Amino acid sequence: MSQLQFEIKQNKGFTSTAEEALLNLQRTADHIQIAYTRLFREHGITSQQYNVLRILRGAGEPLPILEVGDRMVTVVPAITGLIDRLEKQGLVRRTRSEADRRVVTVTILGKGLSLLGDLDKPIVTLSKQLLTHMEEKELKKTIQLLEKMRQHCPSCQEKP
Amino acid sequence: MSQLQFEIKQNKGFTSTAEEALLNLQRTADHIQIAYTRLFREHGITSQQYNVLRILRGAGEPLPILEVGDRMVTVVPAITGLIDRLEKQGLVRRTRSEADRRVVTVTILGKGLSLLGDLDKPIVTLSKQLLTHMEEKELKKTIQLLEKMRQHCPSCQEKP
DNA sequence: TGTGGTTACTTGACATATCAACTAAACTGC
DNA sequence: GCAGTTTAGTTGATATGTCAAGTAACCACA
Repeated sequence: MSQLQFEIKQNKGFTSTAEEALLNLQRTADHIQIAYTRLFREHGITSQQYNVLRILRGAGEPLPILEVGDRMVTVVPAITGLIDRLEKQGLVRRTRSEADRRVVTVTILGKGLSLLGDLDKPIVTLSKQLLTHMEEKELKKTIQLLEKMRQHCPSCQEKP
Repeated sequence: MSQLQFEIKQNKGFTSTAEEALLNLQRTADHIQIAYTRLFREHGITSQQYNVLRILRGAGEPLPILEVGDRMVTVVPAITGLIDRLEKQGLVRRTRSEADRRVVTVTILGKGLSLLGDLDKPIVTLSKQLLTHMEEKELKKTIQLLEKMRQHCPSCQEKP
């Protein structure tokens, strides 16, 4: 019996399908997250650190710290510490902007890029492995439903 | 443009549908989590503290600390601190078991139960509100797909 | 030009997650 | 009945999340 089924039984059922869907979502995300966390740990970084590096590589240019924060679910003060640790590992570099001295830009360094390179294949492998038992059509349906789910989310108010 | 669509564009597309599905899952779960976190904070507890309280209420009896841990995604050492804080707030009580003095059981107290009671309606309201735009049929489909997703998850090896 | 508001971070306090290592109690085998 | 193992839980170090408050630089306007 799965953990979730166990809880359902224990809680004498959900009060609504909505609640069941949300709990399921949370559980699934947690389990998937665990798998990725393990992979990243083997390479000496955490999921969040990976996210930052990937955003920087994707951008193709140094980004201001707040820009990085905007592209993550993470709150601003957390970014500061995240960048601190990446810097300490020699994966990125902080630079005070000349044009606006309030702005601090972050540049991904060679060591960071090569770490990401090492992870590219394992990431794809893991993603596929986690979902080998799902058909392409099911995955597309899932994506569509998840996107719809996010539509009315109060914490998803887009910035102007 | 949503944050996710932005990233897709930035990353020049996903390498696979699997990866896209997993990233979507993570994002959606994060956003939903934020909504719940806000609600819980208004009542002075965190999501994890709520989970513990709910497990205790669901069980209907005091549970050993490891039992609580088993029913959460949380790792054992984290439970210790979690219970510490709940105890400090007077919501639960620790008791050393007589039968086996290694075991520490946790009992939910009146204050904990009444806090949960206060949250019951708001929780249902929020769950429904987050998903008002989804049809019952879509929610059921989502649940089914998420359950299937978890089936081959390496971190979901059931305990014997 | 100088004063007040905004912006971009940073810092500090605290909750939580992780792993590794530790303690204490119970069990197991000889 | 004692040594070795297992089990239950705690502790400590580090990473990250939260909010509130602080700092430094820029901007707008009298």
